[in-house]
Amino acid sequence: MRPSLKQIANALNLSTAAVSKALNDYPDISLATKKIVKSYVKKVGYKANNQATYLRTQKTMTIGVILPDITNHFFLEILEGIMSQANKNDYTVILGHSKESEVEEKKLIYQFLQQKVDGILMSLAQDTSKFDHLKDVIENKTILVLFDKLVRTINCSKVYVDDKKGGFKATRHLIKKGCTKIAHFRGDLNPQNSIDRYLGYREALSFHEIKFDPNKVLISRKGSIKEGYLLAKKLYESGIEIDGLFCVTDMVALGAIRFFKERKINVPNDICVIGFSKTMVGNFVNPSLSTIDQKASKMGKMAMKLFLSEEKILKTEKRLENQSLQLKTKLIKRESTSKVS
Amino acid sequence: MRPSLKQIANALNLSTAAVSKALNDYPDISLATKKIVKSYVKKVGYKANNQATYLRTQKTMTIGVILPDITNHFFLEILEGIMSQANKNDYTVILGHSKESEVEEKKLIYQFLQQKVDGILMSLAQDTSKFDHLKDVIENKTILVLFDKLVRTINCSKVYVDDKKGGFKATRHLIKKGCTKIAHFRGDLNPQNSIDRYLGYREALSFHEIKFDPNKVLISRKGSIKEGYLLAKKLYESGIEIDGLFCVTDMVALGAIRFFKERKINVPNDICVIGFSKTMVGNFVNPSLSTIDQKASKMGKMAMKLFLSEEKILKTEKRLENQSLQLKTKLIKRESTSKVS
DNA sequence: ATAAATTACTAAATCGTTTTAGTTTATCTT
DNA sequence: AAGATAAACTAAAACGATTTAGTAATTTAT
Repeated sequence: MRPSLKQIANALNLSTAAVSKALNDYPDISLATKKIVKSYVKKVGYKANNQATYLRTQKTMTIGVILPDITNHFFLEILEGIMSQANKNDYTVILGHSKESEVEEKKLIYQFLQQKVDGILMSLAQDTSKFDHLKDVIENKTILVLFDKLVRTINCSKVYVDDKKGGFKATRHLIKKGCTKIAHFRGDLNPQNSIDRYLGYREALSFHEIKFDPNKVLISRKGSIKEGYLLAKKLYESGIEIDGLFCVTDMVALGAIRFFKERKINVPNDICVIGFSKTMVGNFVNPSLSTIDQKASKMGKMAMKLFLSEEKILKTEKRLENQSLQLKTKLIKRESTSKVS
Repeated sequence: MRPSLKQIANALNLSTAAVSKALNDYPDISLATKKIVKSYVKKVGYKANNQATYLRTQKTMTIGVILPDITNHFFLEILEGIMSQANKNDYTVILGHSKESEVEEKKLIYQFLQQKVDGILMSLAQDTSKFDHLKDVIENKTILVLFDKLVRTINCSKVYVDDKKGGFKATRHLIKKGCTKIAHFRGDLNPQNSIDRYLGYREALSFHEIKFDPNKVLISRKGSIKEGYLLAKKLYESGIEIDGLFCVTDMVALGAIRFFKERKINVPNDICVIGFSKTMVGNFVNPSLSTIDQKASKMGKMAMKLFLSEEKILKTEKRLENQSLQLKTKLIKRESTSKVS
């Protein structure tokens, strides 16, 4: 069992106060004593008890991270980015999985607040349409950082990708490959991301003077493989002709490709397909999937950095001051759009 | 800000002791008072402060989970299994990522012990060869549950897959498909799992009276796609003829298949390939990858259940009593072995 | 009717730290 | 040499709960 402060103090014939101050480099402890305390502490492997420390300092050195989909490689890369930064700064990461459900998301937030995390870093669930739980985080003087799926109206730090530009890039890439009849499987109406990707799609069309056809735009709610398959089927059976398809996520694109394969429609020669997010799978399928890289790991890193800088301000000035950060996307060209135009 | 016990007590004209006892259903508080306290507490949304509670009870209702590879879907399914069970039982999950490194693993363990987690659920890093940090966990009276990659010699709860039987099943499947010259890309010598898969491979061979050829066995240290590719190349260039390949992981199998594709060697017609672990990617590649399902989600669930039962014993009898659990594997037949024999 | 037992509480200690407000001793002024 | 100042501590309160031991008030037993 690790010793307590009191035991250290007794062993060194000092008060607990002196030991505590020595360890925290208070100026009213002599250098000599500090040295004695620190070396002894090192020898016996003493570490302050976090829970006890919290009681006075109100700091747990813990952050909560909520991911909407733990099976999605994109979020894991973000998590990896967060965790490496967190560890570097001695923060512990508590993980929550909302499973794209607003109810779960709420539960997790209140659990985290009860755990007294110093901050919550999260991406919203597909579901989430009310934001009172987010406001509660801020009211609790807990730092909130939203990444990827977020709402603009909440007053907190945010990291996100330039989805509009990403959508633009994806669509422009298809156009450059010679596609003129380009469909778009967009996401649900709620998270801003899919709206922006859609807007990018429209902007690219109009920029290249291709007429927008609302019949070529279908909505995917879950962003799943199955939905991609079904939407492709629906589009195909409606008789609308296309030669290019931009999907709101890689998963939707994979589902669509699966359907095209079944119908012996060749990708990319008959239809070019591009996804969004650079999930791992996209690199292994046949044909490999072109996509828009969102720089997941960097996003995680940045989210943690925003937290740290907000934390610093909170400590010195006792107020929350947030910041927003937009990251650039990158086009990843692969086989699914490798048609020679 | 959430109220404290004291504030509740003042508001109700009771002592903090009475309120605390009422909430924890002590018998020496009248039913009437309990009702008053509980309904009031519900109304104002009071929740006991975890950190403060810990100080007396020594329980944080928190577990630490260490994964060796967060980008590996297999571990995430395990994590998902752990987390759903954890949430059901009001435990919070702290996540650590050892990145297959013994040094990181150690750091995380001591960080978790300092955080006073009630238990640590982990899978060992590829690297790990000394186990003093595991012993320290137990000496700290913290529950330890190992899953998947583990050491038998440590006295703690364990959940693992019957790797030997799994290796046997995989190899037998190849044999049934008509393969007679079966190679095996085995894992490193350290974690027991890869040894057992290898033993299963040998047992299947001898069971079907196929002579074992040590030249057909190559070692993969990292279990990565790249290594799979390189080992396939090495084997191919050494001129050894094979018609079946059993790989220690799906990733290694994918790498091998990539190489075979490059050389226009048809999978499964020229060579049948089977992996191990049922990673997500395996279902999307072309050809889709046959594999051995390790029931990751169940493994996670069981790990958490072992923790909970050990926790119960610890609470009542003040001692650690561990248990081991072996899960069965399942053969997943897909295209990479779909040769008609 | 009195002592014993039971009921339903409260006071205060405690967990392991941090921090405020002293306190002692030595040093510096004048 | 007396008072002021500075250095280097200590005592004790505090954080927010739980729990042990104790105490009124009421009920039961004799």
